[in-house]
Amino acid sequence: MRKQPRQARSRATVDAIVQAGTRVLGGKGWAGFNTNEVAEVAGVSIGSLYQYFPDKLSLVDAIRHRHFEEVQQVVNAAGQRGLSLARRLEGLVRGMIEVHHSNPALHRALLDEVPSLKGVESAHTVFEEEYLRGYQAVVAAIRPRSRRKTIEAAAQVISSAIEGVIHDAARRGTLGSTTLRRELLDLVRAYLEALKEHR
Amino acid sequence: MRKQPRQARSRATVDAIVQAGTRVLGGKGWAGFNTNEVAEVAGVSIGSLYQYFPDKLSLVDAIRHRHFEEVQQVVNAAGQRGLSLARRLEGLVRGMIEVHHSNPALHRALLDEVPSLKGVESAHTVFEEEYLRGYQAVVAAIRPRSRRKTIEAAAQVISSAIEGVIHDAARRGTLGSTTLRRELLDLVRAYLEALKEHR
Amino acid sequence: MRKQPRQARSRATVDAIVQAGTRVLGGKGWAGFNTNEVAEVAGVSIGSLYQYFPDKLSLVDAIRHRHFEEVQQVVNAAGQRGLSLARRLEGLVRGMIEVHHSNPALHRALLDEVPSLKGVESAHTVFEEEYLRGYQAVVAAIRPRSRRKTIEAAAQVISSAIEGVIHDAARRGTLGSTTLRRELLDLVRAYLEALKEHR
Amino acid sequence: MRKQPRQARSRATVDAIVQAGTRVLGGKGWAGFNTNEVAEVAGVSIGSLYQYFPDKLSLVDAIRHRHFEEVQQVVNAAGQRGLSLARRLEGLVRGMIEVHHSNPALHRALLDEVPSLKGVESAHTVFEEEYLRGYQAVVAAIRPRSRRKTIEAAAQVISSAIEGVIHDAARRGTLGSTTLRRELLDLVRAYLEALKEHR
DNA sequence: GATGAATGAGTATTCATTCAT
DNA sequence: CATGAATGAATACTCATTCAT
Repeated sequence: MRKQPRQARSRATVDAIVQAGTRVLGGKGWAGFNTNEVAEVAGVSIGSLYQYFPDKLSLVDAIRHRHFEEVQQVVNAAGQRGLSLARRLEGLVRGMIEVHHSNPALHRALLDEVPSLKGVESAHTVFEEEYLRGYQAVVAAIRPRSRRKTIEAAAQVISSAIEGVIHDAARRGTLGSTTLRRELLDLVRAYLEALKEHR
Repeated sequence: MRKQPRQARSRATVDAIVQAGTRVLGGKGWAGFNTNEVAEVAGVSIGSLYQYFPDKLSLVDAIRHRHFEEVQQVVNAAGQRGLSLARRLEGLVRGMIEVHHSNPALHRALLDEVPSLKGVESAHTVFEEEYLRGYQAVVAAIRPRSRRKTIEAAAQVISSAIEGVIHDAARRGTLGSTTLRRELLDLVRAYLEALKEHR
Repeated sequence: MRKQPRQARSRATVDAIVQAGTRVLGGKGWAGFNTNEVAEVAGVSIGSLYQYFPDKLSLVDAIRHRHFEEVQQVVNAAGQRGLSLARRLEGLVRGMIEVHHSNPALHRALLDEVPSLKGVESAHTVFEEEYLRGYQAVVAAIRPRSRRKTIEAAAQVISSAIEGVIHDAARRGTLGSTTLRRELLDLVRAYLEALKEHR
Repeated sequence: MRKQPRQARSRATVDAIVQAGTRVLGGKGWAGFNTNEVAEVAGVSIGSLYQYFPDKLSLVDAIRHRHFEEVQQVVNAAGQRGLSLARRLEGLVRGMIEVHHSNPALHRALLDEVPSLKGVESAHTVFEEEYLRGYQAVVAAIRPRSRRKTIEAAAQVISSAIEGVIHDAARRGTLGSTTLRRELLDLVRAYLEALKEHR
């Protein structure tokens, strides 16, 4: 960010911009993401947008930051001890579905379409790693005896399968269906249970 | 398409354009897809491009057509009778991985980024349905007694999970790894086997 | 100026702004001269800047005022009686070099790049005339019998030649060299001595 | 340049753009140089301008190229053997005046205002060196026994003094006056004659 | 048919200036 | 008075599309 907002007024402006940006990015994708429209949707002048974000990319970076934090919370919650394994998995699936419900295309746009900021290890990568660690915790809780390699691979597969299913459901508008949730849960559970059998 | 190419030369031109477009779309995504560059990569003048494709969208539509045909073949092959179930699943997973190997970002770009042509029932949808029918055939072969609804839901989940895993692997460059293929196979197999138990 | 600063604090503010403006104008030229940056460099809010200067032009006008006064002093000193002719010339050359040393691009920027304030007879012109009178005094001291026209023309030539040489030296970073000073002195001296021969 | 114009039509376009750019740059300086206006003055769309020049700087670079070539020809002509020394000097002064007559502010704008293209040794520097070699040839012709250092310094002084005088005259609109030409000639001649006396 | 020059609406970004706090 | 948030006209540059040759 170019400038730290000091007064309450400006914090509200920054907020409005990031929210509007989130909506536009989710709605039209990266190719249709246009700073002038974001400003308009935010009810703010284009100048104000650039007062706080030096360029387009830094704005999507802020959006990414905010979105990934939400996702992370869901994943972390599922890794927490003190819940039965079944509950953890259910929480994970339910949480991921919820996170994508309000703006389903956003996640994919952030992950796949938006070019990452100059520094390779930017927010993007940092988040992905933390994110995977969350999944690994879930797997490890269920298959505590597995080797690290196995856990990592499984976390990868589960996370990407979940995202694939949710993303696809979102595209066809069935994200809210109970069937979807149950099947997704079955998919993950079946895979994790199968894990023990041969390793 | 604006014009049907009749002579061999024209067909070659159209071919070059579609191939170049495929490369550019996979390489830079929809936001970076630009007709002038496609023409240049194809070694053809921009005028020629517009001779055969009335606009940008009709060009990506042709690209989509070609790509989805390839994918469809893989799915159909897996649905064919005469192979053991294990072989079918394996063929499906291996085939999908292969299809994405040469140009991993293309599939997602076509599916998620490119706005679909005006008519809702466009090629896009048509293909998706055929595509799902292929998956349903695979599921039905393995769980012949299941109800239609169950089969449909399972096909949906499997196809989107496979795509999610492959897409993610492509992003991190592990698409060629054997581990990935085995895990993906395990995921699908475990899910399908679990199916029988409660329905 | 919009307001006369009355209290000491205000005078300090105005001072800081003019100094910052001088630095920025010299450093980046008129095209890179930007009121927000000037305020920042001055350690003052943009609002304060506009408290004292109604617009950008009035600010550069103040800068010009200050700079030309310095230059004028050098020229006047060289016109003063009581010194040998050789000393006067030397003082003139040395003084002009010194004036440009701290901020070499400033003079040209003020003279050539900055558009002059609306009124044609603006500060700009007023200063230039006084400035030339100074040079004329120097010439007249050396060639007291020459006609007014001749003196005016000679003053013009000398002043602009000196500026040209100094400006060029500044551009190539040789403004401090003794050779430069000697050659410049030779140029002026030779020209003034040649004056007597044919008029 | 981004593209080599192949057809006659496009060569005319490029020409119109460079000419318009020259006019605008001379007329409004670098701060007022604006590609949209240049295109308009050239009677060409903004798109055409960017078809041939990848950015603003490359356009001024082309302008610089063209202008400096003209200047160089004048200087070279003055260095040519076969003319009396008096004629050479006269040709030099007259030529430089002529070159600046049509667009007096251009030279200064190119030299002082326009930031040079990325490569330090760009056209800018290359030209300046060739330019100085021309002046050195003139000095050497008149003072053939002088040492190289002396010749170089003298060339520097003369070139910058001439530019200073001409630039100043242009600013006050006296560039056409005979007096100016005579005085400028006297300045140069006096300096060069004085050279022999002490070195 | 093929070419590539030309067009201009669209988009990112800057900066002089105003005004509520 | 001082602050700095907000404004929006202006400006560099892109790219889908047309059309004369």
